[in-house]
Amino acid sequence: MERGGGLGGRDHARGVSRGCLRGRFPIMMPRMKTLDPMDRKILIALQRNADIALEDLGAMVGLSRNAVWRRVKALEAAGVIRSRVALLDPDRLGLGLTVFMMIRTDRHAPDWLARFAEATRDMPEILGAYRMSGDLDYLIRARVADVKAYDALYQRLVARVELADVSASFVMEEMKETTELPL
Amino acid sequence: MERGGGLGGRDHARGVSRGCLRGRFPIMMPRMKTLDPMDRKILIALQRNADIALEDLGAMVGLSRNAVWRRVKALEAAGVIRSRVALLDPDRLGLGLTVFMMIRTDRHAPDWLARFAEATRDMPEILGAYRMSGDLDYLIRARVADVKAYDALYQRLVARVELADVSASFVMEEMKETTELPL
DNA sequence: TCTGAAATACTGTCCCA
DNA sequence: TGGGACAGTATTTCAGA
Repeated sequence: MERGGGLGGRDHARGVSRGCLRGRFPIMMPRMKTLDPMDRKILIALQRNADIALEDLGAMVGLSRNAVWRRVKALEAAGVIRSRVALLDPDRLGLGLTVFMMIRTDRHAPDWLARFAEATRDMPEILGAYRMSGDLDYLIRARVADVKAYDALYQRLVARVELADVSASFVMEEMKETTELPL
Repeated sequence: MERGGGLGGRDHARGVSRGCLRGRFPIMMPRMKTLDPMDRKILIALQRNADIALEDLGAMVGLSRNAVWRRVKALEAAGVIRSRVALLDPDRLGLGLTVFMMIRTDRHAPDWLARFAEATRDMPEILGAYRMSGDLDYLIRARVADVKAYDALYQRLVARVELADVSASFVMEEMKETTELPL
């Protein structure tokens, strides 16, 4: 009689009561039908504001609260909806400076790359780290308080992994910054 | 010019207006006391997972459900918590390619900049647009399906605003990508 | 299969000590 | 601040197209 009730934690065993297990798919990944227009609308709404009530979301896309709920759960299970997070205001938290670090290197040994990847993962100021095509090898996107804080970040990074050519570009004006994917 | 940022939270605006959510003027709403360790813990938890129940969040930071609720509301009112959103998986949505566009220009007239800003805001593939310091003038971060889709994006952009020198760098490997600010 | 409506359990919100 | 009462919401169950 216990009720789980956790969000996103428990999966509801399906098909056990009926006894008809198709067993076609590995349990891991519930198949995702191609996104129909309804799913698209739901995703568009949720990636703009995940606080919305199912009732309102349903009204928005023209579905009952219940149908929407089932679709959302399916999208979560399929991994399309990865998480729900709170977006904070960097300026109000004293993180007024966005900096991009353009990195060129001749070190291409797997060991070097592993250390670099680990270092960027460990440093919370680094929001994004990318291996690039073209003449630029790596690009880092970071948030810090000011130029001084950037220098500290830079020092910590080069202390962990050898970087030959690093050039920093500071963001003067953030004209756009969103997590909303084009759907 | 009084746009009280913040997230609505309670009232669900009927017509979803496409307004700009970003007022970065120091219009402090209810005065925010300096973040005490409790607030920090709450923010850290919420920017990692906003799905958590107040009960559990309280247990996590060592406060009652109620006290946590009050703090969260205060942080929202102060604009520290800007919104809650769903994070989607780009790959599962057919957006497998991240591209950075490095832009240099000699056009520095306010009119040009206004058109550029408007164009980037209108194009949903563009996730970030930044005016930079240094020899690089502007940087754009975008998500598209593939190189062909990038070219379409590029064509649409240059059709709207004159761009002399644009060089694209494609992301081969996304080593890190997070919305969690360092707290 | 899919849907919507009602019933239930839980969680956010408010009031009071 | 914490405890409890209330209201609103998510989740389950059930019946129907």
